[in-house]
Amino acid sequence: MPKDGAASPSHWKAFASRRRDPATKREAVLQTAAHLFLEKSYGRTSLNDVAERLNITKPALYHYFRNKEEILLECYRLGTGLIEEILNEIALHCGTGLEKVAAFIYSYANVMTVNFGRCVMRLDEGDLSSEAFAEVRTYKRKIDRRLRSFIQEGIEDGSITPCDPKIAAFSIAGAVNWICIWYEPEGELPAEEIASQFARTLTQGLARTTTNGGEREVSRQEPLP
Amino acid sequence: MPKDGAASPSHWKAFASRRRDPATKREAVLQTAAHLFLEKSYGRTSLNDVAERLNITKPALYHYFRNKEEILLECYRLGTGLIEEILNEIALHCGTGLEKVAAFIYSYANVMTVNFGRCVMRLDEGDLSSEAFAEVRTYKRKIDRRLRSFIQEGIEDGSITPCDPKIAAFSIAGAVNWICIWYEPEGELPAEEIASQFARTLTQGLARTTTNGGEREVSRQEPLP
Amino acid sequence: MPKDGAASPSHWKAFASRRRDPATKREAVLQTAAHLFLEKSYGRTSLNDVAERLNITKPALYHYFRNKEEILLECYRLGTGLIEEILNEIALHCGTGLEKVAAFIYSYANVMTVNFGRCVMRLDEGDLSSEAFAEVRTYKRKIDRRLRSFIQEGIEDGSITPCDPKIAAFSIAGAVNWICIWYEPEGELPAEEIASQFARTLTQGLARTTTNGGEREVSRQEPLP
Amino acid sequence: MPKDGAASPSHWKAFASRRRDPATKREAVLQTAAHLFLEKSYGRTSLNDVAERLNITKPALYHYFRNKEEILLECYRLGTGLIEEILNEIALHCGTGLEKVAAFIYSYANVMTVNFGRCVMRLDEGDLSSEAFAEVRTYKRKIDRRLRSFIQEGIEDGSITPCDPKIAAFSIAGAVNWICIWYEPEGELPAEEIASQFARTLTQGLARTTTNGGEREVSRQEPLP
DNA sequence: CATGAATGAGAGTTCATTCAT
DNA sequence: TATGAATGAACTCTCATTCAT
Repeated sequence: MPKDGAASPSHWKAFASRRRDPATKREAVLQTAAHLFLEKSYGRTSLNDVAERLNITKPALYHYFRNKEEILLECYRLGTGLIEEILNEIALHCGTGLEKVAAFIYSYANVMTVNFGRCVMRLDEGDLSSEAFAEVRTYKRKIDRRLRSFIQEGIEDGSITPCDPKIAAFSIAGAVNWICIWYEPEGELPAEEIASQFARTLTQGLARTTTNGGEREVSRQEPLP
Repeated sequence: MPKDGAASPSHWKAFASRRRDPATKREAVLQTAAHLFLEKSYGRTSLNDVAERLNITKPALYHYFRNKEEILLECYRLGTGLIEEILNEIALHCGTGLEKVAAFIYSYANVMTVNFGRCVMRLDEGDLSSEAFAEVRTYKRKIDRRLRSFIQEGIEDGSITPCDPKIAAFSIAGAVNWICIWYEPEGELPAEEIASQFARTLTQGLARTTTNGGEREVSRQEPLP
Repeated sequence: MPKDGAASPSHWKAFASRRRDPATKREAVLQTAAHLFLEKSYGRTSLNDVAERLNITKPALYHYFRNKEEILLECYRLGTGLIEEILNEIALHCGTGLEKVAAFIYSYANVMTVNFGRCVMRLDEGDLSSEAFAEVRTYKRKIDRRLRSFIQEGIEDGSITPCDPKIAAFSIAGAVNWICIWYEPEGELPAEEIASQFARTLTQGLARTTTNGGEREVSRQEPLP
Repeated sequence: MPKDGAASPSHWKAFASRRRDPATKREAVLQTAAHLFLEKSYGRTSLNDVAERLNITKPALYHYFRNKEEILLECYRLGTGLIEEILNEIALHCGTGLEKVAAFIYSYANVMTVNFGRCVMRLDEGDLSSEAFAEVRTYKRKIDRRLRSFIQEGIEDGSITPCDPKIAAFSIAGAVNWICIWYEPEGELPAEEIASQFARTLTQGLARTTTNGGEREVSRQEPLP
């Protein structure tokens, strides 16, 4: 999981020299923007704010992005990219539905502690143009569908207590998404601690318990190697 | 649970006659504002938008509120008021910790489907002045503390599996809070259906299973009288 | 022919009192804008320039117009309105085609000395949105068609020498349109003097005719090898 | 009459090779600029637009011109150069005043169909610095004076009907200048067709003359009461 | 009471122009 | 020589807020 720069206010260094990898600069802009968007919201973040932090001037940003919204959209895209990765990984996982759900929660929770990941769920979609809005929505629907299919799988393979997959998915996704609201990169709770606890807490609600000689036994899984 | 006007675009009627309870008018403003804030976000909702929908003029709003932010703050207060009520009710509940948690989820989820309730968790606190911000934060912390105490209670009375109450509370609160994001007043899922399913899904993760002659038995509760 | 305010820099008086006929103010804005557009071109005229001259602030203009372009478009419309009037008058005229053409030149030339009239032909259509552009173009085509029809009439009734009506119309319209370029409201040439001389020159031509045994004979020349 | 590149979007070829006559490149810039200025106006043409079309970068333009305005001024100069030529040719012409006027119209109309020529009359002088403005104005005045002198000559030698040479010149010049507005290089009307028809129409007038006992009698009309 | 009018501050965006390589 | 990068100034437009009626 890439660490991003909540802690490093030094993205402006990317602009220290005139000749420098433009891709690096572009990314520095995005890191800074994402940081500010999360801190103050997109609407209250002016391009001046972004530029100031990078020690450049406002119009310089237009070398890397066509307009403010493109910056926003790129944040979304980087974030959804991270989620895409974990979804693909999990799909390859062999395991019960419940295991997949747990793996999903674990990985997804981790993404929700990374700035770009947080952007996806925290920023206001209403700030996107209708086109970009559609793109993002499509993506989110995809995530939702995947989660539901994992749950469905689990119900079918008996690892998950029968329930309405739609509402169950809302419940799980909500719990994990909300991380992006309260998580503080500098806070005391380590991301992986959160992730593994969430995976456990949320799946145990789904798990069908099997009695095994008086001992409670829930189909347990370690969400990650 | 009071129904509010997602479906009734008729708040302007409160302003139809000159002689009318000013308190009614004030509330009509709030209903409309809350509706728009949820629809377009606070930042993108201009006072003109609010006034227009009420068939009054912009400066008229200043008779009822000192400024835009006060409208926002009042929305928060009405919302937290709703939550306050349910918290008090639950506190009076006699029952295990788990039962209280389930009751909390059920009631709280219902609030999250009501405009003012949604405002509390959906709107951006960054739009509040630092003073109002503090007020709201204090309130939110209070909610969180209550939920944690219910969980703690449950752990102590044996109705809840031992866990970190902080993270468990985040998980539950997140799942329920997120309702305010995806819930559509006109949608097909009825609020109470959501509420009860959430209560079940989320608590079963916490519930300690007791074996009772080979039959799985989770301490079940009906969240509502 | 209405006189407009090239000479009267006092349109700001319309804004002297807060309560005043909004229509008057709107017109004052247009007069001032038209004046500046002709003086400095639309592009180089900032809304500040307009506002300053009216002793108001820039955003005040937005009470009367949605945006800068609407101001421009209104100038066009007032101008085309003036032309419309004269076209209708002439159509009612009984007379030969030649007489109609002459009447057209006379009246049209007069319009070209009035600010709003000048706007129609002097300002750059490229500054209009494509919609407004279409509107204006439609209008201009209409004028052109009328003039051609007058010429055609004249050819048919024998009052005009057979020629290509299209090119003849271009020639006449050009001569008259160009007035909007060089005419100075404060200059020494009175508008009506220009108008009547144009009507004569363009209909009769420069050439002095010499009679040669009943055959019309104009001193002909081949303009260039 | 030099043909210029309305039809040939290939001026960038001049920049294809590094080693190439700088003068050629300079001219390529001017051709392209003139084309764009006519198409979109000077104000709406950015140096980027020019550079892009030439497949070079914006700062490269500064090797050939000190600033944007110099490009504009050069367009004017090339255009006035074309006019200068024809004026000189005509001055050498032996012939009556009327013949000179006709020759002027013919040649001048042709220039008005060439990009640089069109620039002279179509572009907005207000975009020039006051110095350049003065230069161009001086030039235009010269053209006007010449035309007037031709007319005066004609009046004196009897080839032209007595009239106010000033207004007559305005009338003729206007008609011809306006060509630069409506002429389309790709259009169906060939430049020389326009030129010769203009020469005839403007010198002879529209009115069909009727001979009446040796006295010239044109169907006279008073254009408007 | 209520309103139309007006304002000041600030936003995003564009562009000619100049560095620095 | 030629260029990518950067800037500063300017402009349009929006909006919460306050007069003045």
